[in-house]
Amino acid sequence: MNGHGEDDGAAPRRPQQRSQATRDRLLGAAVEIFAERGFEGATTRAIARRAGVALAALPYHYKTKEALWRAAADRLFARYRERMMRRLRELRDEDEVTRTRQLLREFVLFSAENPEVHRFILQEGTHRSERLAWLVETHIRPIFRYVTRSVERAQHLGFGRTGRPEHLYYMMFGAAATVYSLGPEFELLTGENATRPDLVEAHVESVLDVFYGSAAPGADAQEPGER
Amino acid sequence: MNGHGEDDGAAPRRPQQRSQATRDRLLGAAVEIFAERGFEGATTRAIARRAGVALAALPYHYKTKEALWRAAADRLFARYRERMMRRLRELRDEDEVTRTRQLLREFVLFSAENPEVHRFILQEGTHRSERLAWLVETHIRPIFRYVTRSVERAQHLGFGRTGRPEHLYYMMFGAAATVYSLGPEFELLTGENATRPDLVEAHVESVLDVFYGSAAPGADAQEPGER
DNA sequence: GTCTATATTATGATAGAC
DNA sequence: GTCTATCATAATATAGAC
Repeated sequence: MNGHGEDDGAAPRRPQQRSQATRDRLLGAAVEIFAERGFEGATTRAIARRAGVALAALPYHYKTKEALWRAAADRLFARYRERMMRRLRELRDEDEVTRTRQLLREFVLFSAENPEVHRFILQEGTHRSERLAWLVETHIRPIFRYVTRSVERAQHLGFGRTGRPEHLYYMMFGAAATVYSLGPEFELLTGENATRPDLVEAHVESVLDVFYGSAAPGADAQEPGER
Repeated sequence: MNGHGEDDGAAPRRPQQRSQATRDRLLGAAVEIFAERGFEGATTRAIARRAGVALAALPYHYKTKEALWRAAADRLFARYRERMMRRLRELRDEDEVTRTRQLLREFVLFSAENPEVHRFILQEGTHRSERLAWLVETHIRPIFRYVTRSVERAQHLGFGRTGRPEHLYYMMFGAAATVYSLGPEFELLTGENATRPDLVEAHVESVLDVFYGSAAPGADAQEPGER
């Protein structure tokens, strides 16, 4: 992994590997706690505690709280890109309607499995800050551009709802992800976990119905609830 | 206002009135800052500063930070209830379809004018806490119950999209409010203020189109984007 | 009722032993 | 690299003058 090609079977791990493991645990804890509490609400103590490492490990590996926050953002959005790019490659031979529907489906599944992404954005997007500007230019704008262009193509080709692409972007993200961002609230309200597989599947269907009509692509079925 | 019936024209304000004004300013500042930063991220100093009062005025009027948070929640949801109840009374003679559409429209307008409500919910709903439990039982559940029943009626009457009512609840809130919760992000992405009147009107139309079809009730127009 | 001053605890970051 | 101990600052809350 580090280019030395050495075997590390039962031998004690070398320092670099211990270090990497600690960094990973810190980053995982940081992602969760920044997403739940926001930058100011998150404390370095809480992050170190959830990671199971000493407080001093944090400034050693990431220098400052802000550097850790950026590393957490990078990890979250890398996960998002990787997932959506992979699905896009799988769909390269499908027609535009199928591809668009399946990408929205994948986004719902991803949001159910990774509620931290939407939470992380919600924490920073509510007020102006240097951090928000960095987040928008570094990670959000490429997604925004891709999605709004995809919406424009869908409208041009005659499927998808009417409206400004930038509004449909926020509507799709909000409709797809809010139930998972607010998972604890959903559980208090309904007694169910929103990520239960059959509920996720039902949510996917509902989101697809709302934004593209429930009919499978190519099948000219009536939309059941429409008059 | 306090039952004494005294005139307070040009005379210096009596203590109760000064007190009330200070409480109001504190509460207004608390609503904004709790919504932006969450409970832990908000500091009593920031609230006192934005309200323009001394730090000590806060524990004097609200005893603890938590008491102030609850008072802020009460004010926010009272504003919501008042607005929606008023609209509901205005719509009492309309048919169910019109009433449902107009209520969703009113909710979008309210969310544009009061982004703090959705932000406040988003801050607490991402992790379990005593505060979340209180918020759900005190303020959110009545709204959830009303909206999900309204969705069920709409489905029964044959308008509105398919899907579980609890999912459609989150989809409607997310689709209607996220663009305003993330107003600062929207502005960085588009250069426009999401609350500009013509943009709000466009968003209303788009939300109505997505959840109920864009046709006005009674007019059997085609949905433009559907095949 | 509102202020300044302050007690007490919690936070981000550092020092130095191992 | 990781830990315990600690510093300097900022937090919530209180005391007491006016």
